[in-house]
Order: sequence, then C-alpha cells, then structure tokens
Amino acid sequence: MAEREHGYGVAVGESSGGSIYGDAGARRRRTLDAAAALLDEGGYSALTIRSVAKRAGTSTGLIYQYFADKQDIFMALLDENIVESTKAVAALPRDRGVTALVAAIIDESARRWGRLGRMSQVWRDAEGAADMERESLRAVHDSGTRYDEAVLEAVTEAAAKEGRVLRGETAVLPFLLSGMQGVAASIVNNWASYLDSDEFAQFSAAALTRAVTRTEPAP
Amino acid sequence: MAEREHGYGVAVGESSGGSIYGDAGARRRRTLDAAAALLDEGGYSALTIRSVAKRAGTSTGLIYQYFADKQDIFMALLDENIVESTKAVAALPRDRGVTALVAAIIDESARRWGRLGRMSQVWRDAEGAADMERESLRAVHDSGTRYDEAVLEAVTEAAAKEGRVLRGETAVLPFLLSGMQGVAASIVNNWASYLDSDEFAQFSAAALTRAVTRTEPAP
DNA sequence: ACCTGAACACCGTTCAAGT
DNA sequence: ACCTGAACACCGTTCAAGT
Repeated sequence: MAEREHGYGVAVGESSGGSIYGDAGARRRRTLDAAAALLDEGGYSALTIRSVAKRAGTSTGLIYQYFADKQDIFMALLDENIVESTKAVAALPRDRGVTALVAAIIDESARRWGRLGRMSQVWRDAEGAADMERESLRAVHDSGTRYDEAVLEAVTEAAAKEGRVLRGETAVLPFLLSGMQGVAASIVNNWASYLDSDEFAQFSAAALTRAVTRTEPAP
Repeated sequence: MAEREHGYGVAVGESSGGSIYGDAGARRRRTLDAAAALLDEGGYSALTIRSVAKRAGTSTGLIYQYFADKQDIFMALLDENIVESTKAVAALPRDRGVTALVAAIIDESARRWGRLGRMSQVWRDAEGAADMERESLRAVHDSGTRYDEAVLEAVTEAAAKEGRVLRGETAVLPFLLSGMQGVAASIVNNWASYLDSDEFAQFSAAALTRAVTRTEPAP
C-alpha cells in the first residue's frame, strides 16, 4: 500500500536486516509479489518483464535465473493462488448445508478467477508446449488435484450433516467442479448482467446441490 | 485445403473473376479466413498481423483499413463462430429428450471453445477498455444474446416433448449456459483426464437437466 | 485513389561486460 | 561470483512513399 513507486535501489524488507544480494529466496518472493501487484493494478498487459524487474528491484537478466520464462512466473502465481483457495475451502463451515457451502466456493472461485482467469490460457499453452516435465506445471497440476480433493471432502461432510450423500457416479466431482467454475466465470465476466450476482450464485448452488446429492438411503 | 502456401500475388477467389483490387468485402473475408486458418494451425501465438497479411495476400497496412486493430479481427472471428453455433443449436432435433439435446450443445460448445476459448480473454480486455461503442463488441454481444435465446428455445421445446417444463426462476437459463460452458471448458482442457469425455458430457447433461427442469404440473 | 512496407515504440530473452 | 542492461529478434501499428 505504502510501497514506493519510484524507490531508488533495493527497498529492504523485513528479513534479517541486510542486503538482499545473493538471496535467491527473497528475490523470488519479491519478483512474485511485484508480478501479482502489477497484475492487480493494470491487468495482463501491464505485466512486462521490465516492469516486474523494476518493481522487484532486480534486473531483467536476473529474473531469468529464478524463472525459466514469463510463463513460469504466471505458473508460480497461479499455484500460490490455488493453494490459498484450497485452504479457504478446507476452512469453510460444514454445518450450514451443502448449498451454502457450494455458494461460498463459487464466491471464492470468482475472486480467484477475476485475478488469474487468463492464466488458464497460459496453462493450456504450457501444456501444449510439450514440456510437461516443467516443474511449475507439475506443481499447478498437483495443487489442482489437492484443491479438487478439498472440495470433495467439504461437500461430502456438509452433505452428511444434512442426511444426504453424493451420488455415486465417477463424473459427479468433475461435474460439480466444472459447474462451479462456469458459474464463477459468468459472474466475473458479467454475463447475465441483468441478474443480481448473489441471486445467481445462490440459485446455481442450489441447482448443483440438487444435481449431485441425494437423500441418504435408510441404513 | 489446396490453398497455395507461397502463392505469388493474389489468388483470385470464385468472385466475378477479376482482380481483388479495391474490393473491401473480399479482402475482409480473406483476412478473416487467413486468421482462422492460422489460429487452427499454430494456435494463438501463430496469429500475427504480418502472417495474416501474407496469407491473405495483402499488406499489414491495408489490414488496418478494415479492422481497427488485432483485437477487432478476433472479435469478428468470434462473432462468426457464435452465429454458426446458434444455427447449429437451432437445427438440433427436439425429439430425443432434453438430456440428449444438452449433451449435443455441450459438444458443439467444446468444439468452439477449443478454437476460440482464448477469445474470452480478449473479449474481457475489450470490455475493460471502455470502448463499448466499438461495433465488433456490440456484434459479439448481440450474437451472444441470440445464441442464448436459441438455447432457451431448444431446451423449452425438447422439454415440452417429454412432458417437462423449465423451472421458473430467472437464473435458470444463465445457470444452464454457465454449466454447459464450464463442462465444455473442462473437456477441452482435459481436466478429469481419467474420465471418458463422452461419459462426462453425458452425466453432465443429465445432471443439468435434473437441475433446470421439472415434470409439468397437471393442467 | 489505393496500396505497400520501412520505421517506430514496444516486447521477451540472452549474454558480453562490469563490479 | 553475482548482477546489469544493451543488443537481438521479434511484435502491433502508423504513415511517408510509391503506383
């Protein structure tokens, strides 16, 4: 917030009080923070290597010592965001019903999508580029898997508290995830602008709940 | 298909047999065709103004006489695609049940999304750029509205043939559209790779049908 | 009048040169 | 040893110059 825009040289962080010279970890962190800030402020087009370097207090050349390329920076940002979302989902209360839970997840998803939705394009490009070996790609993939698991756990628990269960088909979770994502994207892109977005999220959550759960069979 | 790759000068189309010199319509068409072909062959990164111009048999400068900028070309492509999708939806059979209809729409949507999904990013950037007046943006918006209407009509009719009706809430259509879009995106991005994509589409179509229709109340 | 393509102001990325 | 930033090969866009 009070970060200097035209700071001269390296603004020392709250680390062990000295120079950042040679500190790979700190520099990586600052680079990521700078990239995230630029993305928030000016959108995708404001995110250039030169401006990231300036804001992070490094040089363009040095950035390439910590990241393979620009895509790699996005990937790292995306990964951190998914990890955060996973924590948020895991922390959601289970005792207010499946619909309320799903609505909350849609909300979270819309927030993340608003910031990093464009990332999915980058992600797809990266996958297409045949360098699946890339660590950052594996990281995003793994984090995504953990996110999916967190959603499954949360929904299962919330359903149980209502005396309901998830349907048994394999496609139930992918469908729920896709549906929530689609609704979140719609909200962010403001399609259905004639609709109150809370009302839309609420209806969608209820509809998805109807679609993926059923009342528990008597034991 | 048999289009010349290194054609010299202007390859005359099936128009009135003469030069294309000064023919704005034809040049616009060729530019769009070239852009679509490049997009299909090399993805987003292959789509440069220089290569579009070369392939279309024009110059970079002339392209800017028919399109405001690169974004405008995408917009026109997107618009044509939505119009085609609308026709496809309108032509879908109504007598095989809502689920089959929805599955077919998801299929169509996945095909379109695979080619132009990235477009949604461009679209959002364009909207953000405050030049809502832009004709190409209005066109896409209007075409989108007509697509939505076509889906509504198709689903309503298919439901009626099964003795069902759409639920009455305003959010029903946006939810259905978002859900189908989300599922289509998942299929294209190959999330849920462990699942057969037909099975996934089928389950999703059935789930969405459950969520948005109910049996018709006795008259 | 219509069209071209060199020129401009960028971009991501590299690597010789500095400290 | 570590870091910088000019240089390279692009990009979208414009506009003087050609026909």
